[in-house]
Amino acid sequence: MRYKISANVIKRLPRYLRRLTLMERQGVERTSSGDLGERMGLTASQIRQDFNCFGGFGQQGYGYRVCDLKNGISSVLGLERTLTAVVIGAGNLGRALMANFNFAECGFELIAAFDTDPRLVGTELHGTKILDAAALEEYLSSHRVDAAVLTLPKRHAREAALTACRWGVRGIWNFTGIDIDADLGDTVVENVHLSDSLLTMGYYLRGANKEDT
Amino acid sequence: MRYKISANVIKRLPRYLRRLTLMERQGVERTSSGDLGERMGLTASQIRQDFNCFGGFGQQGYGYRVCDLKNGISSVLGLERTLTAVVIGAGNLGRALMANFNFAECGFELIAAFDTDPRLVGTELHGTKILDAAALEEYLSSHRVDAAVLTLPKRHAREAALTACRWGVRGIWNFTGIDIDADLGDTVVENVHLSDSLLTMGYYLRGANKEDT
DNA sequence: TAGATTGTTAATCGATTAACAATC
DNA sequence: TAGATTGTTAATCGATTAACAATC
Repeated sequence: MRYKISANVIKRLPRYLRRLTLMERQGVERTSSGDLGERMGLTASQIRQDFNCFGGFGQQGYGYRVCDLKNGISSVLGLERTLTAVVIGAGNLGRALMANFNFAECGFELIAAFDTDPRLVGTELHGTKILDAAALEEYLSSHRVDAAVLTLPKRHAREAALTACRWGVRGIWNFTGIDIDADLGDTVVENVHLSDSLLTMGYYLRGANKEDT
Repeated sequence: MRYKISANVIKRLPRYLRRLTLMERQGVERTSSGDLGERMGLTASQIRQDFNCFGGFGQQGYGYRVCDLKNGISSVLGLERTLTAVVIGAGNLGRALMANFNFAECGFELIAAFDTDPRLVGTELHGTKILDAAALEEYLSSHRVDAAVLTLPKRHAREAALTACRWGVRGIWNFTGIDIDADLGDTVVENVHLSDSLLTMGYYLRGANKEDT
């Protein structure tokens, strides 16, 4: 992290990783900025610029070994170090993430989930225990938790974020739909606003239809 | 849609809408680019530039009426016209969306869901019937469906997208984690890559920790 | 009217693209 | 060596910010 890398570049890294994983699975061993650019709809220039933020993963005259490039990007994203996460709110969405989302692939280990519903407390889903939300603070005080996944009702979101933050949680993956812009210090908040995504799609959809008429 | 509005601007619109809805609820009737900028962490200039892509919603010397501004942005996003959507894949994630996500607020009506699981077929969730996936094409041929929500397993994603597209669905809200870059013509694809979001957060998290040591 | 704040034009900044020398 | 393709510097393009005249 010599210079500050622009957020645009960072946001492209997961996409590179995804594409390279796919290529590796397809048996592609070697690529070039031109080839990769064509596959991903980016210019060769941009790809080389992006990679060179991290020192470059290629070889002049040859290109990039898919495997090395993938490892390089994984390493930039820090995937060799696993962080811990807990789910706060084991409703439909929380359980959907517990059951379907591959935390490990993103460098996280899901170590617990919390909910207030007595029917859920004590059960286990996909290897993760659901604990009583009342025991959250005690849990946070006795375990190192790097990130909290907020999948609880909106109205409790702020409070949960502050609590987590107070007990040393440094990352908040926020699915509640509200913007958490409280004074969380240097805690990293990643807001997942599904409605933004659908609204944006709607804009283009309606625009496209308009042109038809 | 005189000139092409940049995607950056469009992506900010839902956030404006969200904030204005909040302000309205808090009883704020009037705002200015300066005030709104402070609340949202944007410059007053950018806010005025953004709004003026659509002709401006304000009044010199006064500012903006929260209600008018909100309506203006709603209208730009086309929220007065409701589009129809179906969920394809009623697993955890599909059901989480059916139960918790406010489609109406985004200008969509969820008119059906599809799944292959016989235990689910015929049931109803939050007012939406879950139908047999085998009947999907027939349904699409006899109903106007504007958008398909893909919440089925990765391996069926491409096929489902192509089917939907073939029957006139113009928008794909894709939760499957693969990139749908097939030849879908002018169909709008909105990929929701949750892993991108978590990977990005992980990058900053690990970076932040590094600085500590 | 005077003050405020927009709408809009001009200046700056950053990100993307193009070009090319280095080198495998 | 000759060909290819990177790493990197320079040029271009677009987005953000600043400035200011218009006007409520």
